[in-house]
Amino acid sequence: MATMTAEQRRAEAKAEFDAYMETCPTSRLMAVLGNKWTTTLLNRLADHGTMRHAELARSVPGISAKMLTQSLRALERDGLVTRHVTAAVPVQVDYTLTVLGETLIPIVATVRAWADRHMPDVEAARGRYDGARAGEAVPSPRDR
Amino acid sequence: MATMTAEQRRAEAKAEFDAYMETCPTSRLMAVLGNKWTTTLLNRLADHGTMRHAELARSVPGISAKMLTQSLRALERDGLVTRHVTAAVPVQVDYTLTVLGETLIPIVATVRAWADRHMPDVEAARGRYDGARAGEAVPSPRDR
DNA sequence: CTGTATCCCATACGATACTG
DNA sequence: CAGTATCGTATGGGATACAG
Repeated sequence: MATMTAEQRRAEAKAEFDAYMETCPTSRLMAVLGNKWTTTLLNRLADHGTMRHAELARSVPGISAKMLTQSLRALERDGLVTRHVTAAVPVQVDYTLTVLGETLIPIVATVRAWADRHMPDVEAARGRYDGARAGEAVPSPRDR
Repeated sequence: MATMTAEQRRAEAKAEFDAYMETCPTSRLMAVLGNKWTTTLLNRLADHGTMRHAELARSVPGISAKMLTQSLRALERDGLVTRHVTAAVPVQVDYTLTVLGETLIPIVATVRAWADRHMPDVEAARGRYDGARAGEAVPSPRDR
């Protein structure tokens, strides 16, 4: 059908892209860690060990119930956390890092260390870039 | 006005979120690295040193001209790469990592090392999870 | 060669409301 | 308590065409 053309085009493009991305584990990992709450959740679990749903919710300000569940599901699917249900009057669900998940913690810690040290520089660069583009003087104190 | 309510709600929510995210450099960094082409471009520049626009385009299969420019602009804004224009008959634009950008390379390398070693495990976990949910028996490590 | 402008789709994220 | 369902918006990302 003629209506297939556009969709087909997109399918091809996606296939082409995936063919490349398939060979790039780094990108695939970043797609996981790049999600808004992933690193935060991993860090909380690393710090507190096993945690309940509500406990995590309290521990991570701003996260919605939906995103909490969704993010944890994704991590479970990726084999990074386990989900344990305890049948009780109020159901109790515990989340824990898997051994695989634990191996990821030092990596996140490394990233965190760089972020703590250098993100201010990045923010400053953004300010300079945006300020300069906004027509404001402030050309460039120190770049490169 | 009544029409402000929804928009105002969202503004508050965003403010609340930003207030938290502002305190979390790691999340902000991940938002950068999580973009589809960021790590790939950083790696290419780290490997080849200064590169031209077209050179990068050839070096990164599947990237569109738009995303190449857009990604590089973002990196420039963040102070991670410099953009140097050489006025000539066909304009020539070179991109290079800044010193700040170079400090990020070891971090990316660390991430890459984990990804190379453990992403297959993640993929396997996904296969198991999806296979089990699909109603197919095959709860075992070998499906297909 | 390098970059911009449009258009459009897919998805991430959030608010709200509702089940076991 | 934990989770699902539905809805809505914002943004990332790609195709195409055009311009300096």
